[in-house]
Amino acid sequence: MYVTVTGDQDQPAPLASISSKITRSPTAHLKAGAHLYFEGDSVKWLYQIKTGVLRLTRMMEDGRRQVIAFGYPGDIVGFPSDGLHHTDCDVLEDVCLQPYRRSMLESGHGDPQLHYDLLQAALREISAMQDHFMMLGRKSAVEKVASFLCVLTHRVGKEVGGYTQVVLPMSRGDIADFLGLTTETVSRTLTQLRKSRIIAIENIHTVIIRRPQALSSLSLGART
Amino acid sequence: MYVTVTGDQDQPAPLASISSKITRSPTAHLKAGAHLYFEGDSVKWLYQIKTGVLRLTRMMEDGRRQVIAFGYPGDIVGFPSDGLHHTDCDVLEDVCLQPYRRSMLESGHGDPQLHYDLLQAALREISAMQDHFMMLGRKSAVEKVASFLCVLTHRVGKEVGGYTQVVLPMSRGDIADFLGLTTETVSRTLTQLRKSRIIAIENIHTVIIRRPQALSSLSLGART
DNA sequence: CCTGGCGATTGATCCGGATCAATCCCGGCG
DNA sequence: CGCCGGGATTGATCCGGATCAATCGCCAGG
Repeated sequence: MYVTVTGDQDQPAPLASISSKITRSPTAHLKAGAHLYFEGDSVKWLYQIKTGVLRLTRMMEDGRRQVIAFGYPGDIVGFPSDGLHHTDCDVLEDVCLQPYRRSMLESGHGDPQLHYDLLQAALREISAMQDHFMMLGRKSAVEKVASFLCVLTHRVGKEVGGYTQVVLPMSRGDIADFLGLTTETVSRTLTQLRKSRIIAIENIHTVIIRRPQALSSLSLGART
Repeated sequence: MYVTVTGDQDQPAPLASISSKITRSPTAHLKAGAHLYFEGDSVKWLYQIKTGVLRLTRMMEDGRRQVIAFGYPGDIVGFPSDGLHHTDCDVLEDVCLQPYRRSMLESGHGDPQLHYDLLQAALREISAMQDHFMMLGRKSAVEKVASFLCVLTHRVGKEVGGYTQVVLPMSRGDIADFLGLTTETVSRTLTQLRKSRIIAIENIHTVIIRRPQALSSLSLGART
Protein backbone atom coordinates (compact mmCIF):
# COMPACT_ATOMS: atom_id res chain seq x y z
CA MET A 1 0.00 0.00 0.00
CA TYR A 2 1.12 3.52 -0.68
CA VAL A 3 1.00 6.71 1.27
CA THR A 4 -2.65 7.48 0.90
CA VAL A 5 -5.40 8.23 3.32
CA THR A 6 -7.25 5.13 4.29
CA GLY A 7 -10.52 5.08 6.16
CA ASP A 8 -9.12 3.13 9.09
CA GLN A 9 -5.70 4.58 9.50
CA ASP A 10 -4.30 2.17 11.99
CA GLN A 11 -4.22 -0.93 9.88
CA PRO A 12 -0.87 -2.65 10.18
CA ALA A 13 1.74 -2.13 7.49
CA PRO A 14 0.63 -4.58 4.84
CA LEU A 15 2.84 -7.46 3.96
CA ALA A 16 5.18 -6.75 6.83
CA SER A 17 6.05 -10.41 6.59
CA ILE A 18 5.53 -11.60 3.07
CA SER A 19 5.79 -15.25 2.24
CA SER A 20 9.36 -16.33 2.84
CA LYS A 21 10.06 -19.34 0.68
CA ILE A 22 13.25 -19.63 -1.26
CA THR A 23 11.60 -18.07 -4.30
CA ARG A 24 13.04 -14.73 -3.32
CA SER A 25 16.01 -13.16 -5.03
CA PRO A 26 18.76 -11.27 -3.22
CA THR A 27 17.84 -7.75 -2.19
CA ALA A 28 18.84 -4.78 -4.32
CA HIS A 29 20.22 -1.48 -3.07
CA LEU A 30 19.74 1.83 -4.87
CA LYS A 31 20.96 5.32 -4.09
CA ALA A 32 18.78 8.44 -3.98
CA GLY A 33 18.26 9.77 -7.48
CA ALA A 34 18.46 6.37 -9.17
CA HIS A 35 15.61 5.25 -11.43
CA LEU A 36 13.95 1.93 -10.86
CA TYR A 37 11.88 1.93 -14.05
CA PHE A 38 10.16 4.24 -16.52
CA GLU A 39 6.68 4.46 -17.91
CA GLY A 40 6.45 2.11 -20.87
CA ASP A 41 9.14 -0.28 -19.66
CA SER A 42 8.05 -3.86 -19.68
CA VAL A 43 7.63 -5.33 -16.23
CA LYS A 44 10.05 -8.05 -15.18
CA TRP A 45 9.99 -7.59 -11.44
CA LEU A 46 7.87 -6.28 -8.61
CA TYR A 47 9.67 -4.85 -5.60
CA GLN A 48 8.87 -4.78 -1.95
CA ILE A 49 10.51 -1.87 -0.18
CA LYS A 50 12.52 -2.94 2.83
CA THR A 51 14.01 0.45 3.70
CA GLY A 52 14.07 3.86 2.03
CA VAL A 53 11.52 5.81 -0.01
CA LEU A 54 10.47 5.68 -3.66
CA ARG A 55 8.56 8.17 -5.78
CA LEU A 56 6.10 7.12 -8.50
CA THR A 57 5.22 9.77 -11.07
CA ARG A 58 3.30 10.28 -14.27
CA MET A 59 3.79 13.17 -16.70
CA MET A 60 1.67 14.94 -19.30
CA GLU A 61 3.15 16.07 -22.62
CA ASP A 62 3.22 19.68 -21.47
CA GLY A 63 5.23 18.84 -18.37
CA ARG A 64 2.48 18.79 -15.78
CA ARG A 65 3.33 16.10 -13.30
CA GLN A 66 1.34 13.97 -10.91
CA VAL A 67 3.09 12.11 -8.13
CA ILE A 68 1.06 8.90 -8.00
CA ALA A 69 2.46 7.67 -4.71
CA PHE A 70 5.38 7.63 -2.35
CA GLY A 71 6.57 4.12 -1.63
CA TYR A 72 7.55 3.35 1.97
CA PRO A 73 8.84 0.21 3.65
CA GLY A 74 6.32 -2.60 3.32
CA ASP A 75 4.90 -1.27 0.06
CA ILE A 76 5.00 -3.21 -3.18
CA VAL A 77 5.67 -1.28 -6.38
CA GLY A 78 5.74 -2.22 -10.03
CA PHE A 79 2.35 -3.79 -10.72
CA PRO A 80 2.09 -4.32 -14.46
CA SER A 81 -0.84 -3.48 -16.68
CA ASP A 82 -0.71 -5.23 -20.02
CA GLY A 83 2.81 -6.17 -19.04
CA LEU A 84 4.04 -2.58 -18.86
CA HIS A 85 4.88 0.00 -16.22
CA HIS A 86 2.56 2.98 -16.30
CA THR A 87 4.56 5.30 -14.07
CA ASP A 88 8.15 6.34 -13.64
CA CYS A 89 9.75 5.26 -10.39
CA ASP A 90 12.84 6.75 -8.79
CA VAL A 91 14.56 6.79 -5.44
CA LEU A 92 14.05 9.62 -2.93
CA GLU A 93 15.98 8.06 -0.10
CA ASP A 94 18.42 5.15 -0.49
CA VAL A 95 16.38 1.96 -0.72
CA CYS A 96 16.81 -1.70 -0.07
CA LEU A 97 14.41 -3.70 -2.24
CA GLN A 98 13.23 -7.28 -2.32
CA PRO A 99 12.50 -8.18 -5.96
CA TYR A 100 9.89 -10.73 -6.98
CA ARG A 101 9.51 -12.08 -10.47
CA ARG A 102 6.44 -10.82 -12.26
CA SER A 103 5.44 -14.43 -12.82
CA MET A 104 5.04 -14.82 -9.06
CA LEU A 105 2.15 -12.36 -9.27
CA GLU A 106 0.67 -13.61 -12.48
CA SER A 107 0.89 -17.36 -12.08
CA GLY A 108 2.43 -18.14 -8.73
CA HIS A 109 3.53 -21.63 -9.70
CA GLY A 110 5.85 -22.83 -7.02
CA ASP A 111 4.83 -20.36 -4.35
CA PRO A 112 1.09 -19.99 -3.88
CA GLN A 113 1.52 -18.01 -0.68
CA LEU A 114 3.69 -15.39 -2.37
CA HIS A 115 1.24 -15.26 -5.26
CA TYR A 116 -1.60 -14.67 -2.82
CA ASP A 117 0.31 -12.00 -0.90
CA LEU A 118 1.15 -10.08 -4.06
CA LEU A 119 -2.47 -10.25 -5.17
CA GLN A 120 -3.64 -8.93 -1.81
CA ALA A 121 -1.15 -6.10 -2.10
CA ALA A 122 -2.60 -5.21 -5.49
CA LEU A 123 -6.12 -5.24 -4.08
CA ARG A 124 -5.14 -3.07 -1.13
CA GLU A 125 -3.58 -0.71 -3.60
CA ILE A 126 -6.89 -0.30 -5.40
CA SER A 127 -8.60 0.58 -2.16
CA ALA A 128 -5.88 3.04 -1.17
CA MET A 129 -6.13 4.75 -4.53
CA GLN A 130 -9.87 5.13 -4.12
CA ASP A 131 -9.25 7.03 -0.92
CA HIS A 132 -6.78 9.25 -2.70
CA PHE A 133 -9.49 10.13 -5.23
CA MET A 134 -11.46 11.77 -2.46
CA MET A 135 -8.34 13.67 -1.46
CA LEU A 136 -7.64 14.97 -4.95
CA GLY A 137 -11.21 15.62 -5.98
CA ARG A 138 -12.90 16.96 -2.91
CA LYS A 139 -10.50 18.21 -0.24
CA SER A 140 -9.21 21.73 0.38
CA ALA A 141 -5.51 22.59 0.56
CA VAL A 142 -5.44 22.44 4.36
CA GLU A 143 -7.31 19.15 4.39
CA LYS A 144 -4.91 17.69 1.86
CA VAL A 145 -1.75 18.69 3.69
CA ALA A 146 -3.20 17.63 7.04
CA SER A 147 -4.26 14.27 5.59
CA PHE A 148 -0.81 13.77 4.14
CA LEU A 149 0.89 14.46 7.45
CA CYS A 150 -1.59 12.24 9.29
CA VAL A 151 -0.85 9.29 7.07
CA LEU A 152 2.89 9.76 7.37
CA THR A 153 2.52 10.09 11.11
CA HIS A 154 0.88 6.70 11.30
CA ARG A 155 3.14 5.02 8.79
CA VAL A 156 6.58 6.35 9.62
CA GLY A 157 6.25 8.66 12.62
CA LYS A 158 8.87 8.26 15.35
CA GLU A 159 8.23 9.07 19.00
CA VAL A 160 10.62 11.76 20.19
CA GLY A 161 10.21 13.38 23.57
CA GLY A 162 6.48 12.77 23.78
CA TYR A 163 5.83 14.04 20.27
CA THR A 164 5.84 12.32 16.92
CA GLN A 165 8.53 13.23 14.44
CA VAL A 166 7.94 12.80 10.72
CA VAL A 167 10.69 12.92 8.11
CA LEU A 168 9.77 14.22 4.66
CA PRO A 169 12.45 13.06 2.23
CA MET A 170 10.57 14.58 -0.69
CA SER A 171 10.59 18.24 -1.75
CA ARG A 172 7.67 20.66 -1.35
CA GLY A 173 7.17 20.34 -5.07
CA ASP A 174 6.79 16.58 -4.77
CA ILE A 175 4.19 16.99 -2.05
CA ALA A 176 2.39 19.55 -4.21
CA ASP A 177 2.34 17.25 -7.22
CA PHE A 178 1.06 14.44 -5.01
CA LEU A 179 -1.76 16.53 -3.55
CA GLY A 180 -2.71 18.49 -6.65
CA LEU A 181 -1.43 21.83 -5.31
CA THR A 182 1.52 24.17 -5.96
CA THR A 183 4.76 24.37 -3.98
CA GLU A 184 3.75 27.80 -2.71
CA THR A 185 0.45 26.54 -1.36
CA VAL A 186 2.09 23.57 0.35
CA SER A 187 4.63 25.89 1.92
CA ARG A 188 2.02 28.41 3.06
CA THR A 189 -0.16 25.64 4.49
CA LEU A 190 2.72 24.19 6.48
CA THR A 191 3.49 27.67 7.81
CA GLN A 192 -0.15 28.07 8.77
CA LEU A 193 -0.13 24.73 10.63
CA ARG A 194 3.07 25.80 12.36
CA LYS A 195 1.57 29.12 13.43
CA SER A 196 -1.48 27.35 14.87
CA ARG A 197 0.97 25.23 16.86
CA ILE A 198 -0.33 22.00 15.32
CA ILE A 199 3.07 21.14 13.94
CA ALA A 200 6.60 22.41 14.40
CA ILE A 201 9.11 22.51 11.59
CA GLU A 202 12.38 21.19 12.93
CA ASN A 203 14.10 21.56 9.57
CA ILE A 204 13.03 21.46 5.96
CA HIS A 205 12.76 17.68 5.96
CA THR A 206 11.51 17.11 9.48
CA VAL A 207 8.26 18.10 11.14
CA ILE A 208 7.04 17.46 14.66
CA ILE A 209 3.37 16.69 15.17
CA ARG A 210 2.42 18.70 18.23
CA ARG A 211 -1.35 18.21 18.16
CA PRO A 212 -2.16 15.02 16.26
CA GLN A 213 -5.82 15.26 17.18
CA ALA A 214 -6.15 18.74 15.70
CA LEU A 215 -4.32 17.60 12.59
CA SER A 216 -6.69 14.70 12.20
CA SER A 217 -9.75 16.94 12.60
CA LEU A 218 -8.40 19.29 9.97
CA SER A 219 -7.84 16.40 7.60
CA LEU A 220 -11.51 15.53 7.85
CA GLY A 221 -12.78 19.02 7.25
CA ALA A 222 -12.90 20.89 10.55
CA ARG A 223 -12.77 24.63 9.83
CA THR A 224 -9.64 26.66 10.70
CA MET B 1 -11.49 -1.24 -16.40
CA TYR B 2 -13.52 1.78 -15.56
CA VAL B 3 -14.33 4.96 -17.34
CA THR B 4 -11.05 6.70 -16.91
CA VAL B 5 -8.62 8.32 -19.29
CA THR B 6 -5.99 5.89 -20.40
CA GLY B 7 -2.86 6.83 -22.26
CA ASP B 8 -3.69 4.69 -25.26
CA GLN B 9 -7.39 5.13 -25.62
CA ASP B 10 -8.06 2.52 -28.23
CA GLN B 11 -7.26 -0.56 -26.25
CA PRO B 12 -10.01 -3.15 -26.62
CA ALA B 13 -12.65 -3.48 -23.96
CA PRO B 14 -10.90 -5.64 -21.38
CA LEU B 15 -12.20 -9.09 -20.68
CA ALA B 16 -14.69 -8.87 -23.50
CA SER B 17 -14.55 -12.64 -23.48
CA ILE B 18 -13.69 -13.79 -20.03
CA SER B 19 -12.90 -17.41 -19.38
CA SER B 20 -16.02 -19.39 -20.04
CA LYS B 21 -15.84 -22.59 -18.05
CA ILE B 22 -18.81 -23.85 -16.15
CA THR B 23 -17.64 -22.06 -13.02
CA ARG B 24 -19.93 -19.17 -13.82
CA SER B 25 -23.20 -18.56 -12.05
CA PRO B 26 -26.39 -17.44 -13.78
CA THR B 27 -26.49 -13.74 -14.66
CA ALA B 28 -28.25 -11.26 -12.39
CA HIS B 29 -30.50 -8.42 -13.49
CA LEU B 30 -30.95 -5.21 -11.54
CA LYS B 31 -33.08 -2.14 -12.17
CA ALA B 32 -31.86 1.44 -12.13
CA GLY B 33 -31.71 2.72 -8.55
CA ALA B 34 -30.94 -0.68 -7.03
CA HIS B 35 -27.88 -1.06 -4.81
CA LEU B 36 -25.37 -3.78 -5.54
CA TYR B 37 -23.36 -3.33 -2.35
CA PHE B 38 -22.33 -0.75 0.24
CA GLU B 39 -19.03 0.36 1.67
CA GLY B 40 -18.13 -1.97 4.50
CA ASP B 41 -20.07 -4.95 3.18
CA SER B 42 -18.03 -8.10 3.04
CA VAL B 43 -17.27 -9.22 -0.48
CA LYS B 44 -18.84 -12.46 -1.66
CA TRP B 45 -18.92 -11.83 -5.38
CA LEU B 46 -17.27 -9.87 -8.12
CA TYR B 47 -19.41 -8.85 -11.07
CA GLN B 48 -18.69 -8.39 -14.72
CA ILE B 49 -21.09 -5.98 -16.34
CA LYS B 50 -22.75 -7.43 -19.43
CA THR B 51 -25.12 -4.54 -20.14
CA GLY B 52 -26.10 -1.36 -18.30
CA VAL B 53 -24.18 1.12 -16.18
CA LEU B 54 -23.11 1.12 -12.52
CA ARG B 55 -21.95 3.96 -10.28
CA LEU B 56 -19.28 3.50 -7.59
CA THR B 57 -19.15 6.17 -4.90
CA ARG B 58 -17.42 7.05 -1.67
CA MET B 59 -18.67 9.58 0.87
CA MET B 60 -17.12 11.76 3.57
CA GLU B 61 -18.81 12.29 6.92
CA ASP B 62 -19.89 15.80 5.95
CA GLY B 63 -21.61 14.58 2.80
CA ARG B 64 -18.96 15.39 0.22
CA ARG B 65 -19.05 12.69 -2.39
CA GLN B 66 -16.58 11.29 -4.85
CA VAL B 67 -17.75 9.14 -7.73
CA ILE B 68 -14.93 6.63 -7.99
CA ALA B 69 -15.95 5.20 -11.34
CA PHE B 70 -18.77 4.47 -13.71
CA GLY B 71 -18.94 0.80 -14.60
CA TYR B 72 -19.69 -0.05 -18.23
CA PRO B 73 -20.09 -3.36 -20.07
CA GLY B 74 -16.88 -5.37 -19.85
CA ASP B 75 -15.86 -3.84 -16.53
CA ILE B 76 -15.40 -5.87 -13.38
CA VAL B 77 -16.57 -4.36 -10.11
CA GLY B 78 -16.34 -5.44 -6.50
CA PHE B 79 -12.65 -6.03 -5.87
CA PRO B 80 -12.21 -6.65 -2.15
CA SER B 81 -9.61 -5.11 0.11
CA ASP B 82 -9.24 -7.00 3.36
CA GLY B 83 -12.37 -8.82 2.32
CA LEU B 84 -14.54 -5.70 2.30
CA HIS B 85 -16.09 -3.35 -0.20
CA HIS B 86 -14.68 0.15 0.03
CA THR B 87 -17.26 1.92 -2.11
CA ASP B 88 -21.01 1.96 -2.52
CA CYS B 89 -22.26 0.61 -5.82
CA ASP B 90 -25.64 1.27 -7.38
CA VAL B 91 -27.32 0.98 -10.71
CA LEU B 92 -27.64 3.95 -13.07
CA GLU B 93 -29.08 2.03 -16.00
CA ASP B 94 -30.62 -1.45 -15.77
CA VAL B 95 -27.79 -3.95 -15.65
CA CYS B 96 -27.18 -7.55 -16.49
CA LEU B 97 -24.32 -8.91 -14.40
CA GLN B 98 -22.19 -12.03 -14.47
CA PRO B 99 -21.23 -12.85 -10.88
CA TYR B 100 -17.99 -14.61 -9.97
CA ARG B 101 -17.21 -15.96 -6.55
CA ARG B 102 -14.59 -13.98 -4.68
CA SER B 103 -12.65 -17.20 -4.30
CA MET B 104 -12.18 -17.28 -8.07
CA LEU B 105 -10.08 -14.14 -7.72
CA GLU B 106 -8.29 -15.08 -4.57
CA SER B 107 -7.47 -18.70 -5.16
CA GLY B 108 -8.80 -19.74 -8.54
CA HIS B 109 -8.87 -23.42 -7.74
CA GLY B 110 -10.74 -25.12 -10.52
CA ASP B 111 -10.49 -22.33 -13.06
CA PRO B 112 -6.98 -20.92 -13.48
CA GLN B 113 -7.98 -18.98 -16.58
CA LEU B 114 -10.78 -17.14 -14.77
CA HIS B 115 -8.43 -16.47 -11.87
CA TYR B 116 -5.90 -15.01 -14.27
CA ASP B 117 -8.48 -12.90 -16.07
CA LEU B 118 -9.80 -11.43 -12.82
CA LEU B 119 -6.27 -10.64 -11.70
CA GLN B 120 -5.52 -8.89 -14.98
CA ALA B 121 -8.70 -6.88 -14.57
CA ALA B 122 -7.53 -5.79 -11.13
CA LEU B 123 -4.14 -4.76 -12.51
CA ARG B 124 -5.71 -2.82 -15.36
CA GLU B 125 -7.84 -1.10 -12.79
CA ILE B 126 -4.77 0.12 -10.95
CA SER B 127 -3.39 1.58 -14.15
CA ALA B 128 -6.70 3.24 -15.03
CA MET B 129 -6.90 4.80 -11.59
CA GLN B 130 -3.40 6.22 -11.97
CA ASP B 131 -4.56 8.02 -15.08
CA HIS B 132 -7.53 9.38 -13.22
CA PHE B 133 -5.15 10.87 -10.63
CA MET B 134 -3.72 13.11 -13.32
CA MET B 135 -7.26 14.10 -14.24
CA LEU B 136 -8.26 15.02 -10.70
CA GLY B 137 -5.02 16.59 -9.63
CA ARG B 138 -3.77 18.47 -12.62
CA LYS B 139 -6.44 19.10 -15.25
CA SER B 140 -8.66 22.16 -15.71
CA ALA B 141 -12.44 21.98 -15.89
CA VAL B 142 -12.50 21.98 -19.69
CA GLU B 143 -9.79 19.33 -19.85
CA LYS B 144 -11.68 17.16 -17.39
CA VAL B 145 -15.00 17.33 -19.21
CA ALA B 146 -13.34 16.87 -22.59
CA SER B 147 -11.40 13.86 -21.28
CA PHE B 148 -14.56 12.37 -19.88
CA LEU B 149 -16.41 12.71 -23.17
CA CYS B 150 -13.42 11.34 -25.09
CA VAL B 151 -13.30 8.20 -23.01
CA LEU B 152 -17.03 7.63 -23.29
CA THR B 153 -16.79 8.20 -27.03
CA HIS B 154 -14.29 5.41 -27.35
CA ARG B 155 -15.97 3.06 -24.94
CA VAL B 156 -19.65 3.44 -25.72
CA GLY B 157 -19.98 5.88 -28.63
CA LYS B 158 -22.42 4.90 -31.37
CA GLU B 159 -22.06 6.00 -34.98
CA VAL B 160 -25.11 7.99 -36.06
CA GLY B 161 -25.19 9.81 -39.37
CA GLY B 162 -21.42 10.25 -39.57
CA TYR B 163 -21.13 11.49 -36.00
CA THR B 164 -20.65 9.70 -32.74
CA GLN B 165 -23.45 9.72 -30.24
CA VAL B 166 -22.73 9.30 -26.55
CA VAL B 167 -25.39 8.53 -23.95
CA LEU B 168 -24.84 9.89 -20.44
CA PRO B 169 -27.08 7.93 -18.09
CA MET B 170 -25.68 9.79 -15.07
CA SER B 171 -26.71 13.24 -13.84
CA ARG B 172 -24.58 16.39 -14.14
CA GLY B 173 -23.98 16.07 -10.41
CA ASP B 174 -22.58 12.57 -10.89
CA ILE B 175 -20.21 13.80 -13.57
CA ALA B 176 -19.17 16.66 -11.30
CA ASP B 177 -18.47 14.32 -8.39
CA PHE B 178 -16.47 12.09 -10.71
CA LEU B 179 -14.34 14.94 -12.07
CA GLY B 180 -13.96 16.96 -8.87
CA LEU B 181 -16.13 19.85 -10.08
CA THR B 182 -19.59 21.26 -9.34
CA THR B 183 -22.78 20.67 -11.32
CA GLU B 184 -22.74 24.28 -12.43
CA THR B 185 -19.24 24.03 -13.82
CA VAL B 186 -20.03 20.81 -15.67
CA SER B 187 -23.12 22.42 -17.15
CA ARG B 188 -21.29 25.59 -18.15
CA THR B 189 -18.46 23.60 -19.70
CA LEU B 190 -20.84 21.49 -21.77
CA THR B 191 -22.53 24.69 -22.94
CA GLN B 192 -19.16 26.11 -23.88
CA LEU B 193 -18.26 22.98 -25.88
CA ARG B 194 -21.64 23.20 -27.57
CA LYS B 195 -21.12 26.84 -28.49
CA SER B 196 -17.71 26.05 -29.98
CA ARG B 197 -19.51 23.41 -32.08
CA ILE B 198 -17.35 20.62 -30.69
CA ILE B 199 -20.37 18.79 -29.36
CA ALA B 200 -24.12 19.05 -29.77
CA ILE B 201 -26.55 18.33 -26.99
CA GLU B 202 -29.35 16.22 -28.39
CA ASN B 203 -31.05 15.95 -25.04
CA ILE B 204 -29.98 15.99 -21.42
CA HIS B 205 -28.69 12.44 -21.60
CA THR B 206 -27.35 12.40 -25.13
CA VAL B 207 -24.51 14.34 -26.73
CA ILE B 208 -23.19 14.21 -30.27
CA ILE B 209 -19.45 14.50 -30.79
CA ARG B 210 -19.10 16.83 -33.76
CA ARG B 211 -15.33 17.39 -33.69
CA PRO B 212 -13.67 14.46 -31.91
CA GLN B 213 -10.22 15.74 -32.80
CA ALA B 214 -10.87 19.11 -31.18
CA LEU B 215 -12.29 17.38 -28.13
CA SER B 216 -9.21 15.22 -27.85
CA SER B 217 -6.88 18.24 -28.13
CA LEU B 218 -8.82 20.01 -25.41
CA SER B 219 -8.54 16.97 -23.16
CA LEU B 220 -4.77 17.16 -23.43
CA GLY B 221 -4.53 20.83 -22.66
CA ALA B 222 -4.94 22.83 -25.88
CA ARG B 223 -6.07 26.34 -24.99
CA THR B 224 -9.65 27.49 -25.80
C1' DC C 1 -54.50 21.11 -19.63
C1' DC C 2 -52.67 22.85 -15.58
C1' DT C 3 -49.48 22.47 -11.82
C1' DG C 4 -45.70 21.05 -8.91
C1' DG C 5 -41.14 19.58 -8.50
C1' DC C 6 -36.61 18.54 -9.56
C1' DG C 7 -32.59 18.66 -12.37
C1' DA C 8 -30.27 21.74 -15.64
C1' DT C 9 -28.95 26.09 -17.13
C1' DT C 10 -27.56 30.76 -16.69
C1' DG C 11 -26.11 34.92 -14.20
C1' DA C 12 -23.61 37.61 -10.50
C1' DT C 13 -20.32 37.54 -7.15
C1' DC C 14 -16.87 35.62 -4.12
C1' DC C 15 -12.76 33.35 -2.72
C1' DG C 16 -9.15 29.72 -2.47
C1' DG C 17 -5.37 28.64 -4.59
C1' DA C 18 -2.48 29.78 -8.75
C1' DT C 19 0.66 32.88 -10.58
C1' DC C 20 4.20 36.24 -10.60
C1' DA C 21 7.88 38.15 -8.02
C1' DA C 22 11.10 39.02 -4.44
C1' DT C 23 13.83 37.65 -0.75
C1' DC C 24 15.50 34.08 2.46
C1' DC C 25 18.03 30.13 3.93
C1' DC C 26 21.44 26.94 3.83
C1' DG C 27 24.81 23.92 2.10
C1' DG C 28 28.76 23.33 -1.10
C1' DC C 29 32.88 25.11 -2.82
C1' DG C 30 36.77 28.20 -3.97
C1' DC D 1 35.30 33.20 5.20
C1' DG D 2 32.71 34.78 1.35
C1' DC D 3 30.31 33.60 -2.73
C1' DC D 4 26.91 31.04 -5.31
C1' DG D 5 22.89 28.38 -6.47
C1' DG D 6 18.69 26.03 -5.78
C1' DG D 7 14.86 25.05 -2.97
C1' DA D 8 11.75 27.32 0.43
C1' DT D 9 9.27 31.04 2.13
C1' DT D 10 6.66 35.14 1.87
C1' DG D 11 4.14 38.87 -0.44
C1' DA D 12 0.96 40.94 -4.04
C1' DT D 13 -2.18 40.11 -7.41
C1' DC D 14 -5.00 37.44 -10.53
C1' DC D 15 -8.32 34.19 -12.07
C1' DG D 16 -10.83 29.71 -12.52
C1' DG D 17 -14.15 27.53 -10.46
C1' DA D 18 -17.22 27.64 -6.27
C1' DT D 19 -21.06 29.66 -4.32
C1' DC D 20 -25.38 31.95 -4.18
C1' DA D 21 -29.44 32.89 -6.69
C1' DA D 22 -32.83 33.00 -10.27
C1' DT D 23 -35.12 31.07 -14.02
C1' DC D 24 -35.87 27.29 -17.37
C1' DG D 25 -37.54 22.85 -19.16
C1' DC D 26 -39.55 18.73 -18.84
C1' DC D 27 -42.15 15.22 -17.10
C1' DA D 28 -45.56 13.11 -13.79
C1' DG D 29 -49.74 13.27 -11.63
C1' DG D 30 -54.30 15.28 -10.80
